[in-house]
Amino acid sequence: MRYPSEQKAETRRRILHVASRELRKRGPAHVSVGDIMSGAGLTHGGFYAHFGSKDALVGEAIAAMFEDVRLRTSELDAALNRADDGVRAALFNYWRSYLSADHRDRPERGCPLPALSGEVGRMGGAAADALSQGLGEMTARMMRALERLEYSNPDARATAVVAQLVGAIALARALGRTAESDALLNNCYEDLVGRYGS
Amino acid sequence: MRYPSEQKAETRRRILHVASRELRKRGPAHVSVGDIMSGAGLTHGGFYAHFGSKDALVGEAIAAMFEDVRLRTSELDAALNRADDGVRAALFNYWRSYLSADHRDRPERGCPLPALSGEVGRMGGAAADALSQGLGEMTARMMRALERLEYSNPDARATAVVAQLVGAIALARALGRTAESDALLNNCYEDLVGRYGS
DNA sequence: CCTATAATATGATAAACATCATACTATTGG
DNA sequence: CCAATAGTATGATGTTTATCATATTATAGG
Repeated sequence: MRYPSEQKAETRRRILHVASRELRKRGPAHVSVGDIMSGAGLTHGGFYAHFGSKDALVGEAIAAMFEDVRLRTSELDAALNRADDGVRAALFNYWRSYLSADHRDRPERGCPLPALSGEVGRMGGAAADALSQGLGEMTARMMRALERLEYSNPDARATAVVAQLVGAIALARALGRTAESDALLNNCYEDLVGRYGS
Repeated sequence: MRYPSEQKAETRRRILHVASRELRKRGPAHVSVGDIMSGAGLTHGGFYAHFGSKDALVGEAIAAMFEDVRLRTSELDAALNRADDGVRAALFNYWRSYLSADHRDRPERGCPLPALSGEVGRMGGAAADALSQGLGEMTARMMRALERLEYSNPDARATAVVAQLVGAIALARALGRTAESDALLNNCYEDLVGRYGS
């Protein structure tokens, strides 16, 4: 127990933080271990003192991404835990920020699902497990909101809403920063509001 | 004009065909030029007699994928060009097949959008152009169907439906061949039918 | 048949990569 | 202040990759 200075744990967190951003932004296949380590101010070799493999890192990083993003669902979570009727407004706010140009343009800060579901579907392993869990939690949150609003079939509805949100951001990113892309996001938001407006 | 035997053009088509399947199945980053060429029964070197670069191939291959997939929208297209009221049934059939486990499990034969929008969003270039065009056509087809069914805001509705379809397959692939994945697809189909049932 | 050339193959090059073995450095308990 | 060791760096290895230069093969016109 020579180094109780917490140094390794902090370095490990730093690597995970860099990885969680870089993986969302550029995709697992285009981010090298060396990229991540130098992003954390280190050199490549020390990596294997912290993680068993690149794939293991990706799995842990995905879990970290959902943690990171959870901060931005706090308004909705708070509304779900209150008895008043602020749920609809909180839900709309969440949808609006999810379907924003900012979310489209900053994948490194955004939801892992549109950024990574394609690649992770092919990778399997820990990455797929982490993504599945995050998807389950997001769907459950959406379902609770729809239950609170007393809609029928909240499960099917929640699943469909999540699919629409994720698909919209994935497609908007493929279109780039264009007018069509802005319109796609607005259309998807309007459609949701049309379906779930008061 | 020594080789008028159409041989080069046929080889080129063969390369494109292999590429269109392999790229959807494994993703552009995990398919090498050598893989594609040997899949076409050739060796790697001759590739550059047919395409200027791997990226150029990806762009052309995406266009080929949409061609490939168009065959499976023929029922809907036919209904749109008839005056009778078979549009809703054709639309539902299309949705059902899009949201099928078979589509999830065979990306190499399926829609390019869930398979490639993640990667292509990062690549830009010809690939992004091809994907954007295909997305526009798919959305337009959906919009015509919704117009025929006399829904308001067919543009926003069509965009939202496409996002939901694409997101559902992308997420279902991330979940793999599991019960949750099957449920996700069914939920998304039920939701659509609930919204657009007669 | 033979030769010019189109189509494909072979081989080379240089870069990028994950991973591992080993070396160095900084810290802390004695 | 010193030695044991935790944390990090350096350097190497073997593989894979896109791309290019050159060689080989096959065909068609004379």
